[in-house]
Amino acid sequence: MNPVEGALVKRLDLIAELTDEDREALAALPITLRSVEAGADIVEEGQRIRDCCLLLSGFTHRYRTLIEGKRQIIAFHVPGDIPDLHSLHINVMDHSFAATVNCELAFIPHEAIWQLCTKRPAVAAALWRETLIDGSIFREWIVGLGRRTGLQRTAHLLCEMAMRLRAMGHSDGLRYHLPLTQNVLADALGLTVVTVNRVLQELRQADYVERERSRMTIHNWPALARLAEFDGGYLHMRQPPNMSVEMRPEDAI
Amino acid sequence: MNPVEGALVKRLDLIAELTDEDREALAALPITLRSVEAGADIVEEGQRIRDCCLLLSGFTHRYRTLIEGKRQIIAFHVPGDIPDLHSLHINVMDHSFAATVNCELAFIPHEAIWQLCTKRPAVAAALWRETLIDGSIFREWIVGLGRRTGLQRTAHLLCEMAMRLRAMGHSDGLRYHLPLTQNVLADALGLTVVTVNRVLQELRQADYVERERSRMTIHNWPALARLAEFDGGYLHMRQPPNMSVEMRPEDAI
DNA sequence: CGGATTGTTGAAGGACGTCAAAATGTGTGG
DNA sequence: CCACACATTTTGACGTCCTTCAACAATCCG
Repeated sequence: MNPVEGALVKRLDLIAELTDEDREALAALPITLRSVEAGADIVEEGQRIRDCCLLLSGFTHRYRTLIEGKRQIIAFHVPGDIPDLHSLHINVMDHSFAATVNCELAFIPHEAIWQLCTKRPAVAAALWRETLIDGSIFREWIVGLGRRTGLQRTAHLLCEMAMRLRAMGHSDGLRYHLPLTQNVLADALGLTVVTVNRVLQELRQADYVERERSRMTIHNWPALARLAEFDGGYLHMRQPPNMSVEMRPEDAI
Repeated sequence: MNPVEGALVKRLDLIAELTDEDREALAALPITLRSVEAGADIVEEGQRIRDCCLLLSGFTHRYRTLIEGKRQIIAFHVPGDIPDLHSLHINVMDHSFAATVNCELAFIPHEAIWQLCTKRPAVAAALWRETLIDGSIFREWIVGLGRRTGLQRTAHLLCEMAMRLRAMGHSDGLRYHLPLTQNVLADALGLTVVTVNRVLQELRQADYVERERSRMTIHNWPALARLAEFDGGYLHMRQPPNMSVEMRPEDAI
């Protein structure tokens, strides 16, 4: 199995139970590779699309822009995610989708996925489940935007990204690469850059987290999770990583 | 076809293309009727469930409660909706689900739906699509909570409910039954009761809407939609109702 | 090295929250 | 049909979290 399909199988294994036949069928999907530059739109609002894409490397976000230029980021995606899987059944995009940093993507035609779903119901179920988990994350964001303070919201996002990245093996312990400017963070958290800046300083001064360039380190997971009232259950992983376990120094990247 | 399955078919017809065979198969689903009193929880967070339910009459909401008792409502559901369809593939609830007012519900075992999905792929697609639209509404709420003012958010919710109810035939024109206290509205809009009260007064004084008991009347749809920056596209209906058309007096209930 | 992006800081204002109480509506039992 | 309890709506005063505006420092990148 080449690394491209490997990522897809790994992702679905994380959330659903697949047989070897399912995995082989997934690996047989036709794909087209494409690189996208940081900041570029991959799909724009209103567009009708015929492929889903699998994020291989990099970081993407989905967003909507209101008049007056206000932007709200709706979701972040990490390698292994299929950011526009929903397009399989809702093919007119109601939001845009962009590369946060330079990305490698694998495009898969809807047609091929439909055929696969017919042949392998377990894969269909896994993909459906994947879109439902996407929705579950939306719900958690709604709760945060509606009822958490800026500080808690920020802490919550840092927890979520830590857990998602660690589950996919893109984090060793509590240290991970989060290539987001404060501007991008602000648009995801429903805050302004200024507030994000101050909130991050607060988290830093409490020694909950550290941030050097785009490298995030969580120094005090229990405190951060308590502050954010974070419970990873909404990510619905089959085997959630135990985030309370400190990484050993020799595992550090 | 009895009225119960009628509601289900009507709902799915709204968003997907079904054949007569699909409709018959839907009508053959085994159901259990149940009434739930206003305010009662139907499903609680953490629970594992084996049935989906179709809302026949009434109004329900889904919510999460944070420590300190802060509550955030995540979604409202109107007759014809299947509020917990996601449980089909994510059977541990990450939020609670309650009856806003007295409700009539039809429960359908997951097992029966799975079987139907295997036999009739079009139904599976329609149901999947239904869960994706649910997610689309979440995204719109995220945008609102993150980037719209309290006033805009409230206006947006009133537009959304108007369109959803009208599509299901539960509204004549721009007048509909919205049995939500200001407290409930506040928890959905991420505001406090006090603010909701003032915002509603503002909308009333501008003569955008009127509210008598739980009967909402939108007097100035264009203005309300403009204020909210409402575009119903995210509801992904096959034939969106034209809300700009005024109802004729003789159609009024 | 120099322009552009990103991060940081301060001061002032506004949207919304909190607290508390009054007014109004609603359901129930006598 | 009235009286009473209770839920809901409304109002006012005041506090605070976050925004806005504006400037400057640090960092990135060719």
